[in-house]
Amino acid sequence: MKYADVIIDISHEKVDRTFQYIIPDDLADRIRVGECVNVPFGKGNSVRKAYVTGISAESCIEDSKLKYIGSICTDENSIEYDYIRLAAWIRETYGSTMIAALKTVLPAKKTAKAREKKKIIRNIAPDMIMSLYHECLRKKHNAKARLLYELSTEEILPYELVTGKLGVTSATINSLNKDGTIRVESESIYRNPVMPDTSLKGARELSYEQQKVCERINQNPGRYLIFGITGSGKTEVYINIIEHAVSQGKQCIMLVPEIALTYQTLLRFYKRFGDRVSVINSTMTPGERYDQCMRAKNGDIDVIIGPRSALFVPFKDLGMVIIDEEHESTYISEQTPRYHTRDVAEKLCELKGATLVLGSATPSVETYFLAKQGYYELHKLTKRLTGGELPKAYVADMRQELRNGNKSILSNILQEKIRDRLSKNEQIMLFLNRRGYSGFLNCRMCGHVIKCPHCDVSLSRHNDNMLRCHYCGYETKEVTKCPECGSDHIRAFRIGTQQVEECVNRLFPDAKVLRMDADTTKKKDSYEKILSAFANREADILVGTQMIVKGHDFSNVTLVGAIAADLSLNESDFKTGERTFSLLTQAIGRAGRGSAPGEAVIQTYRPDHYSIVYASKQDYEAFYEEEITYRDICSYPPAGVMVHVLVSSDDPRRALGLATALKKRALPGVGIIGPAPDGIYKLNDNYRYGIFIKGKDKKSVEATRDNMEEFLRTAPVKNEIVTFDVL
DNA sequence: AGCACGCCGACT
DNA sequence: GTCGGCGTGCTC
Repeated sequence: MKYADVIIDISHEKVDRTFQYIIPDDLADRIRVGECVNVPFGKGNSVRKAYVTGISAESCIEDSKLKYIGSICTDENSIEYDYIRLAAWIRETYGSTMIAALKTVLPAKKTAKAREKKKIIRNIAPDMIMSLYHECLRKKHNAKARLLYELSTEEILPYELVTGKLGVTSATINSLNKDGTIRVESESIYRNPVMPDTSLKGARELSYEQQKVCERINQNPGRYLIFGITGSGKTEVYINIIEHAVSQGKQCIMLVPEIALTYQTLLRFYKRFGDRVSVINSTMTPGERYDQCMRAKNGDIDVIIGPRSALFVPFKDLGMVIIDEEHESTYISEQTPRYHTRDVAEKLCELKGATLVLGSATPSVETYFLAKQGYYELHKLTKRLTGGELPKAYVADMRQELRNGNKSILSNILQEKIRDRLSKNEQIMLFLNRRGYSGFLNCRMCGHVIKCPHCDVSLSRHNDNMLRCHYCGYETKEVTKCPECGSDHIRAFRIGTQQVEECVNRLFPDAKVLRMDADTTKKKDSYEKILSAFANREADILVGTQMIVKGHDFSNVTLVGAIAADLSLNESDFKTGERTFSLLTQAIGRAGRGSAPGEAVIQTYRPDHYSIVYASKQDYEAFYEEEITYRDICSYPPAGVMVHVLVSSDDPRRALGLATALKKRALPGVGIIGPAPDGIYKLNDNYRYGIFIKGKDKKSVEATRDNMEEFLRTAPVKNEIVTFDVL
């Protein structure tokens, strides 16, 4: 092992890759991946900080061109140290490369200069600028001319605009700065992104249940799961335990799903922590986010609230990480490495000796499984703060509706209840958990869904009139008669929010209806506008997709309708039951948040499915028992370890070919399922094939995945993209 | 990011 | 012909 791959710790995309250095003999046994080293770099051999991302026995270019690593400068007390360890763990667990892992963990170095916001300021009269401009045109000093032209109308230009859009390099700016034509000024500002509200209100008193949880967590560092029903006041618990940690001189991170952070929740944090709390959100620029990291590093804040990336805000004495709505899928990264925030947070807490707190009304099966084994200490919040009961949920059997001659989207019971609420001036939410593209076949007489005989997931109908299983590749001709009851009322199920809206307008012409889905929220701020309009009672009925059931409280809503509860049941993977249960439970929980009691109607073709039965009873425990049995039988996680490998290519034959080649890289101890077309077979003109690596323990599955990644490094890949997903 | 080299205009 | 400054590209 003589050579080390190294990533230079400087801030430009052009050096955003690894460089190889020779490891001197005296450092040979100390150089490891993740180590921080000093290396001579560039023409002047200036010494720079770098991170070792890989070690190899062979060099990629001639030895004569390589330089030697200077020294090791790893500082175990530096804030970065733990985050480099974390990156190494991410690389090990989720695959990909050390560079990619480092980039997700370290705050965007690219914007390091954004700490000082540089500006270019015109230093001479505009007419002077114009004459200089013409002189430059004559001399063919194009870059200089472009800048001067802009300065003839604008006195101040942002530095990034000049170097970016105008394509003027620092060399040009320097010379103009030297001769006094322009000035370069910079100001450093770390602003607080949200203005704190100073109207302090008295703290709410904790319930007995809440108090017990807080006391336990405050006294014992560890791993916790707070399982609290909707409306049981998890936020008060979070505030209390954060307050305690902060009083001990520690800092805290609170993670929330992408869209769930409401302004009201935020206000409560500001009331407690003032300007010692800060927020990160997805609309912030990398520079603004970097500001928050600097504030954290400087010790200016104690609490940060944000989406999954906020986990990597570098605190010196991190005391606690809270993950609210732990089961949400937004906690899984969409870029490689496709890490799961819950697991990375756990590793970070282990490295930092911090407490991990997960909160949910419908914990993920994996988390609850671990909680039952005692890995997470389980605490339950079983009472609503308003003292009210959970909403009563009715199941409407849509097969029966059809037999009774009701062909509309809304069942009779839901129509009745809507009419009742409208007369009482109470509000209604109609929710459609639509997701995915390919339709499944469903019998409208008996509710039967055509499934794969091998995998117990629904088959998808493709345009060539074939039904396929996205797990094992099983295929069969489209059926025209229901194999269960013989009816020919069998067809692909498709329904959208627009149809629901039209139907409601037809049945209740006097009601005011708002619709919220991907279409109506395209414009900026429209999301907030629709929600606040509904909160101000400007409409009676809100129709929408899952985005309407997450996190927002409307005290006047007393009826929630789940239009087609089956929709999410028929996505083709093993987590559909869990997703459906959690979505329905959340939706039902939206009703009756104020003083008036709430009700919910679940419309379904499969009233006997356990997810729907237990969601309507809001019985998580019973659901979990049924679900874990199913996972156990099929060795799906958490009963086994599974990695999904997705191959995507513009040429379907190449995608399938590469997937087949990858399958052959399986090592002993794991099973491979597939290759089979993915649930979304064609996406953005790319064809997708998936295989699953299945095994008993993490080690063997990881070894196979590493072996596949190794193969990909030398494989003849053209436009194929391969992603690895730990399920 | 910083440095060197090549190119082009200006000046002797 | 040479000097000087801008623009481009490379850095193991």
